[in-house]
Amino acid sequence: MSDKKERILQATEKLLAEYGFHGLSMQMVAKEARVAAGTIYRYFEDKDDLLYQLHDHILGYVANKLTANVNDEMPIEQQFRTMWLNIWNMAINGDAPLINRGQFENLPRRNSQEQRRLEKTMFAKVDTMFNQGKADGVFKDLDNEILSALGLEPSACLARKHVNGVYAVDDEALNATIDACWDAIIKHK
Amino acid sequence: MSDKKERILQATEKLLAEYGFHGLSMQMVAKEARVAAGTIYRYFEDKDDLLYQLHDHILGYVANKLTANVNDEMPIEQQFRTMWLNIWNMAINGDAPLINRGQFENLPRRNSQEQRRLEKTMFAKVDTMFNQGKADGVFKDLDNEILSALGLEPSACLARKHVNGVYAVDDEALNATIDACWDAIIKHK
Amino acid sequence: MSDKKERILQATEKLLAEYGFHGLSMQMVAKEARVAAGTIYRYFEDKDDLLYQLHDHILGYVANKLTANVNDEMPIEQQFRTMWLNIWNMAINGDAPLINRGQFENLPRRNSQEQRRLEKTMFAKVDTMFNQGKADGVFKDLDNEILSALGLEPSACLARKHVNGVYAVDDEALNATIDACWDAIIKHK
Amino acid sequence: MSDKKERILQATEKLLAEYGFHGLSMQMVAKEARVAAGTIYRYFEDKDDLLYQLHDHILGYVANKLTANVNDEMPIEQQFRTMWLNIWNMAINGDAPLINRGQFENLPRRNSQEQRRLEKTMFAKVDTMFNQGKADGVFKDLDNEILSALGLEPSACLARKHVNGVYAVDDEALNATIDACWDAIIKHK
DNA sequence: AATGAATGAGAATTCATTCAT
DNA sequence: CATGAATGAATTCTCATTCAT
Repeated sequence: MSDKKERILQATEKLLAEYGFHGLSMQMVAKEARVAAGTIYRYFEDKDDLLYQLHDHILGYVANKLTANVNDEMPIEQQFRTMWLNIWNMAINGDAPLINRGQFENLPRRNSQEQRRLEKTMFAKVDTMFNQGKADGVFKDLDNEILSALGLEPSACLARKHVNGVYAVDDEALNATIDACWDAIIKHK
Repeated sequence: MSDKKERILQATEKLLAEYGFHGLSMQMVAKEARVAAGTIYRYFEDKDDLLYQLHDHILGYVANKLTANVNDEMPIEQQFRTMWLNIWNMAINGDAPLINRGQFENLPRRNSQEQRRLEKTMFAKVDTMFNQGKADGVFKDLDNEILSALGLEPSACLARKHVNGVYAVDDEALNATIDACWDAIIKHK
Repeated sequence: MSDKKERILQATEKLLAEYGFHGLSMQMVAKEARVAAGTIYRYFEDKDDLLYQLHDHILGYVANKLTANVNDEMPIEQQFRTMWLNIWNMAINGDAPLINRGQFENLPRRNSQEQRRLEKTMFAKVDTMFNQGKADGVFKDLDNEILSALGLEPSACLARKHVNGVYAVDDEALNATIDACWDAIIKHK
Repeated sequence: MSDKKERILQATEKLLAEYGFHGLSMQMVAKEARVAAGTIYRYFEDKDDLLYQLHDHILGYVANKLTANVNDEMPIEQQFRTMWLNIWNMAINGDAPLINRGQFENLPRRNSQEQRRLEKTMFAKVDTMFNQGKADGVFKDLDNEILSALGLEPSACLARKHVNGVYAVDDEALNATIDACWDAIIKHK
């Protein structure tokens, strides 16, 4: 991807995370990316297109990070814990600053093929894991959307609170929390 | 509260839910609330103040709804299920449309006393429930913030998916999901 | 019509006549009309609408001037000469500066009812005159559009040259020219 | 003239005729002429210069067409009718599309020598014809500018209406119109 | 000579806020 | 108190022009 296009996307993400939508002007993006205002329009139709493409860009990044170091040879629980921590670490490190802020969901979306493809990619391994867990009789017989809300969502939610300074989580609590998420999705006789 | 002020707040909430921040102009709020543009400024300092006050207004509403039909005489599990369903129903009914959209968290906040007070009120009964559950040895020994992320957050998360049409939840699955949340927060010997 | 709207239309006409389309910015119109830029948009949808409305406005003015002091009781030749001179004087006096410049025809048009109505009004008396002249056996048996091109168009054409300083016409030549236009449209045995 | 320069001029004329001044950007000219944007600036100072040169270019073309098949050996009336039809045909055929649209007169002009020379050339034969007609006692004793407005202008005016679809002229009417123009400029006993 | 990416000044338009009525 | 016309700064986007390759 062109150096300038990449810089523009990164500048946009940074400004959005820092100032929110209200504070996002094309002039500021241009300044932050060290390009002229008009240059943005060589790479993006208009402001909406910039935000659409940013959405896809972040989604791709997250899809990649989420399933890092996960493969379906690993025991299910290890797969689960790895993903849980991948989400946590991504949020804590500020890798994808928009995710923390809950502003990512508010990016305007289009139903582009690219996005569909990325979303499929993103959840492929997650789906595989949940399906495998259910086949093994370890997980509750619930749809993957629900298992995801029970098991992984709290990671993002808690990381958000942690990063925002609302509430600090220490390592011991973190492990206990992962265990609790595991409790939520597994069958208890 | 003055009739006009109330109308302005409701108009703002409706427009925000429908069109998002991008489409919220003071002129539109005035029109929707059937007042003159200048009138808004008799009740609100400026646009930011309107959004701050809307935040507090919604928070108060939600705090109220969340703990409806809950009292600490009830068995813990019943308290928990009631709150869980209060959240779910509020979201499903579109009572507080901003909550569904995840736009509530993006309202600008100030650290007003009013807000702190409301937040305390909001979580007082929730805190009481969690504390009681821990004292009884039923709940895991985790901070209330974590218990909340494990037990109640999935309700809001799932309701969001449901309302957005991403994923439909039937009654049976709903009950199983509440059970799973309960599994997340209770001790398993 | 609102004082401000009238001022905006006049400012637009003046600037167009003076600087052409190239030099017509909304800021300049606002300045010339002594209103704020935003005020223009209370009276006109956008720039195109301003030009559309200007077209109608001028057309109404011209329709009125063209047939001033003409009624169908007058001898045909007097009606014709009056109209011819109405065109000439309007152009010479700079009453409708856009007409001189040939820029009027280049105003963007819409097919509004108002415009159709005005155009009908404009040519009603002209049509009546030509029809009467043909009925009397004085005029050639040609369509009114052609009679207009032969008899009245040269007035506008010459006035344009006169005003632009390309060529000066004195009173004697003027009368001879009207006679020549008359020659163009009447039958010669 | 360089192939590229010619292509640029033609592209400009086409785009002007099709979209008007509003839609004429250097990028579009470049694209239409199949050259790079920067290349235009090797042949033309700037956008104004491009339009100046286009004016001269068209004027030269028109000057040439106007007096095609005309020489001062021919009878006056035949010279006149030939020129009249040259104008008519040029307009009808869309040879010089800007002329029809009345946009030609709105091209920015400079008082260049080249232009003066071309205008002289253009009217040399016309002047000769009018002078000869007056010397023969056939034409009215009016300045050539006036004779031109009376005799030739209606050709352009009518062709414009014809091309714009406002009014259709058939062959019979066309001949009658030329006769009427002749009536306008000749002496009647 | 030719290219076309990059520039940045300038244009149209919006909208929070004010203030005379 | 309430109004809503008016304001003008700020925003998005365009496009003539330049210049490194």
